[in-house]
Amino acid sequence: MSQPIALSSEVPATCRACNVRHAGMCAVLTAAELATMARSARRTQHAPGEPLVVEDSKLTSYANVTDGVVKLSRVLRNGRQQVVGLQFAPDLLGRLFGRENLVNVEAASEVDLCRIPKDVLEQLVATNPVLKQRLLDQSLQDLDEARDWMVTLGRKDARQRVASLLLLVARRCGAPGIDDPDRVVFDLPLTRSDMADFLGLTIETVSRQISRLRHEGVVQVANHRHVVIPSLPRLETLAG
Amino acid sequence: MSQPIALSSEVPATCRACNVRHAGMCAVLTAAELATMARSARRTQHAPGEPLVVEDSKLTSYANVTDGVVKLSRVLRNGRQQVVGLQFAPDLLGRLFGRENLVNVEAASEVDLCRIPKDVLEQLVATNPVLKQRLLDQSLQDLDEARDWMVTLGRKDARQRVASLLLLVARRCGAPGIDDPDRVVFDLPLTRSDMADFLGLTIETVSRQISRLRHEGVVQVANHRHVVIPSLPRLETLAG
DNA sequence: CGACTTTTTGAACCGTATCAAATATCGTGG
DNA sequence: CCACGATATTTGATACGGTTCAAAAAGTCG
Repeated sequence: MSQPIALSSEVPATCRACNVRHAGMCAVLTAAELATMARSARRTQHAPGEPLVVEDSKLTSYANVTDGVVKLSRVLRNGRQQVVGLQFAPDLLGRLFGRENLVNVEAASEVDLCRIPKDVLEQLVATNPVLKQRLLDQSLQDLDEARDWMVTLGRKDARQRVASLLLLVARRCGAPGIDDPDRVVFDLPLTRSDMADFLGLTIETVSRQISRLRHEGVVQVANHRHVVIPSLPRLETLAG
Repeated sequence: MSQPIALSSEVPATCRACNVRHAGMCAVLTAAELATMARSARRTQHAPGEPLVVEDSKLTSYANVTDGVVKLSRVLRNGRQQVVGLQFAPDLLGRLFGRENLVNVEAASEVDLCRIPKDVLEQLVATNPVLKQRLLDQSLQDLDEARDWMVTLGRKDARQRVASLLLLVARRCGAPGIDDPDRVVFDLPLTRSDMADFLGLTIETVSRQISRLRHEGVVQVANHRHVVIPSLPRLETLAG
């Protein structure tokens, strides 16, 4: 589950800690800082549903999501769950400052992380303002996304919500067609249950709306997971 | 609407720029920085409904909310509105970094601001890491609040939503009873329409739920605005 | 192939939206 | 201070979208 990282001589844009080309923290570190980071960073893999926060609800390490999708959620006393955020690669995961983590963090799909212990990162942040800026940017992006989703939850009907989610995933995970950039293909990293919990709907309603979009030719679905969007603009229109 | 600020010799915890005791930016500034800030800060007052962002959707100044409530909202293409955030005194308003402002900002109630031009603030932030931290903290708080509200919008029914909003306002604006700290009194800084737009409901549903809570003795309401919560814990239970 | 899980589909019910009208409140001027 | 009109809020009747409960179909894994 966790392995030390060997320092390697990759091209600068590739994270030396996790050997993956990503737009996370590593891009803004000096060579010396990268070396420090590589010494303490750990690359971990996680299966769908696996909780990513150990030490009872206290995130002791910060992480780059290098592959897959991470699900942030809260549960109500009555047991109902609401997904409050999705982090796609190459998002940053965790929070250095402020109150403790109030959300459940778990892998939605197969997930690869490049973790760095909190204290090491705090050290780096203290001396590297650009890195701190990068963390601030991530929290601002998270805030924008949360507010976008408030609009979806508050003012869109079931059809628009499902379209909005497909659009979100298409933009983050989708591969545009070579000849037709409006055509996008991807595998859903979420179960119907996850989708419902993100959309504030039931799985039945999610399923019905996907069926409806399928009958209308807005999406094609194989094996419940493999999705083709023939026309992204059409989906955008439907998303409200 | 805007007046220069005279430098005064207040106690340290009182903002020299706006002469108001608040937990905004001023608490973390040095004497020299406070002087700089006082030179360029402006205190402004605004009537309910007044837009607070000039220069077409570009917030050119950062501000402390020193009194009142500011409403952040987005509008859908179909004209429906969703309130995505409320800023109460002494919250900070605006964003220095990241993409441009994507939200409408307007006074919900009578609002007093202590504004500081963006470039002056950027100057201060560059030399004062504690101030930058304060800004980061605010955005993390905003993120937490947005995610709280996603749970409300996604998984609570109308009654719980209205109770949640009353609770939110009670906590930020309420005066607890001297002999009974569970008893809270406040004036609603929002119209029914604002409430509906924040809760993802219609004004009719909001009104009905408030009536219901009133009949049940959970709240007392006078003049549609003046609210008494006899038992905050009871309201907390109802909020889900 | 067969057991299990996930997803889809169906029918009835319920909560909220919608449309409509009555009532309360506020601001303004007599 | 009261009367008046404008606006905000409350209340009522009906319709619709999404939930709930139930069962069938599709997909997954041993």
